Amino acid sequence: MTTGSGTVEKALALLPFFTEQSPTLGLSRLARLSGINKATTLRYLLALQSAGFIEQDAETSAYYLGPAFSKYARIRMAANPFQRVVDRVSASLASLTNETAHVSRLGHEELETVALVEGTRSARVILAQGERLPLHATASGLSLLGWATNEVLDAVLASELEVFTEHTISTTEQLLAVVQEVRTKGFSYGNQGFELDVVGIAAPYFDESGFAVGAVAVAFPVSRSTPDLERRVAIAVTAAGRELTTALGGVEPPTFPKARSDTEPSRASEVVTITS
Amino acid sequence: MTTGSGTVEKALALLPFFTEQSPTLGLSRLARLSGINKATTLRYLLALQSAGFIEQDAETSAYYLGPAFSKYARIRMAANPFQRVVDRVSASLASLTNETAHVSRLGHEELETVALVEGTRSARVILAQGERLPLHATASGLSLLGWATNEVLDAVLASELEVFTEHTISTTEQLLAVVQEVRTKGFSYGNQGFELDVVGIAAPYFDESGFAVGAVAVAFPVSRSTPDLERRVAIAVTAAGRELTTALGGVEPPTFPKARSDTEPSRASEVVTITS
DNA sequence: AACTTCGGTTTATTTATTGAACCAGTAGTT
DNA sequence: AACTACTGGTTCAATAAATAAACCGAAGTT
Repeated sequence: MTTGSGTVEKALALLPFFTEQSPTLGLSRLARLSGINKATTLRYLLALQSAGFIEQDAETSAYYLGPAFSKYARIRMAANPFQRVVDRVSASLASLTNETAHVSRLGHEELETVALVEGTRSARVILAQGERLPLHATASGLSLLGWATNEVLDAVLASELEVFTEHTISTTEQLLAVVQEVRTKGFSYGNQGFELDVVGIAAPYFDESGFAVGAVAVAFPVSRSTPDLERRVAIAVTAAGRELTTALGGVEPPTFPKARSDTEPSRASEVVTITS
Repeated sequence: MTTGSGTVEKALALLPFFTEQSPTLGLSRLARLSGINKATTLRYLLALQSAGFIEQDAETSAYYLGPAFSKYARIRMAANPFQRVVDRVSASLASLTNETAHVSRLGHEELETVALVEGTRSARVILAQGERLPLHATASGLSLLGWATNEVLDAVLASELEVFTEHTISTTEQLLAVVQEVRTKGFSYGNQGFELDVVGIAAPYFDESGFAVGAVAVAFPVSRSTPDLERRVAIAVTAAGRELTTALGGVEPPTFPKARSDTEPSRASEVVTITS
């Protein structure tokens, strides 16, 4: 993917193998996974370690991500106020709904997680960090597709729609219908399209060109899904998306539904289910 | 210091130049600062960029830290529950005191910031991220020296005690006296030793060997310093240090002052409990 | 209009990277 | 107790990569 030919690229390519599923890795295992020679892998690890990006467990001698990430994540916020807003918005969303909040942005034809705050409930949704987050199978992706550039939409339509669950949108007809619905509503409803038992509600945010560049979502177990919760969440993520748009210096496109908080408050509850 | 001979080390050595004071840097400027050839610097930046560690402003073409740090910081928390505890503890300390909270750990003869949450007051202490944080001139460092290994203490005593302000401890006699005081109190009081107008109160936390490996501190302007605030903060940081010790699987050394819960039972428990 | 600085590119030279083989230690099997 | 299959880590000659000075065009300054 991002495999450049330079030494630095290759060294940094080790990092994506550290995921929430396997946050610690041994030398041999990492070398095998990455396909890089073991000696070279070790040199990379030592280099990363000297900069604080990798630490080694003294007992098991397994490697894991180092403290430098926290440090630079903080510094990044100074350079990029948007990240700070993202953190604040996702945190308030999570505390408001008690469910898992998630902000993502459009990467190479898939979503990249920008912020993630888990809900407080014991049965909260735990979003796997390293996962793929495809555009056609998640609430965030669908909301983004509703307002993405034609380029992005066409690319997804042209690609094979990978099926994750029995609810995953798998045909271009379905996808276009959902996208059309998203465009009228302003937010999306993702019904277990990526993972069973998980539903999500998402709204896009826009850059200055008026195209969606990311989405903010709240995910919860389907068992907790009620019209009331969904209505509240829909309103909350829409407001959050708007806040992110302004923080980004972006603008909502003219066709984006205005807030109808006063006009049709009851209608939102009708919005509950898109798929079935 | 961390300047390794390898290419990867040199590329990563660019990152520390991004600080909260100068979060964005141009190519030439960065090359000049780092002493690395401009062409090489650019190659490094591109490599870092391809991995998401650097982003470039489309308009000014200045570089700044990328989103990958946030991503890996999150993943690190999965591998290292301690970091998660650190974040929670520092956040609750800051909200409890409304002052700047700071958790650090012992690095190469100086402190490394592990978490930093600014207070909400308008005249809050803003701790410069990239700064050196010497052991002998900060509250955190002093609290750590009180319970560090002899190796660390001797190294500091043997080194030259850099003077930052008129209040900086500059002689070994002074330092030993303060260290002794820290050992009886269990926490340290840093009086403008590093920066004028800033006072701090810190407590150490310990690893399984029973030696201090870091400290947690609260810093505030000297103008706001009152006996009441200082007492509350001292109790809070001590409790926070204890929490970090247990989170780290560490133990307080036998000589470490026990909680004066016998003397002031209700107060300590009252102040401390902001959990989950 | 001369001067400086910017981001970025080119190229031959040189330097660091590479990887197969090799240790030594450990845990499980027979 | 020998055998096997792992582990983390090391060595060194072959090789492929990194390097840096000079250069370019553009954008400000004086």
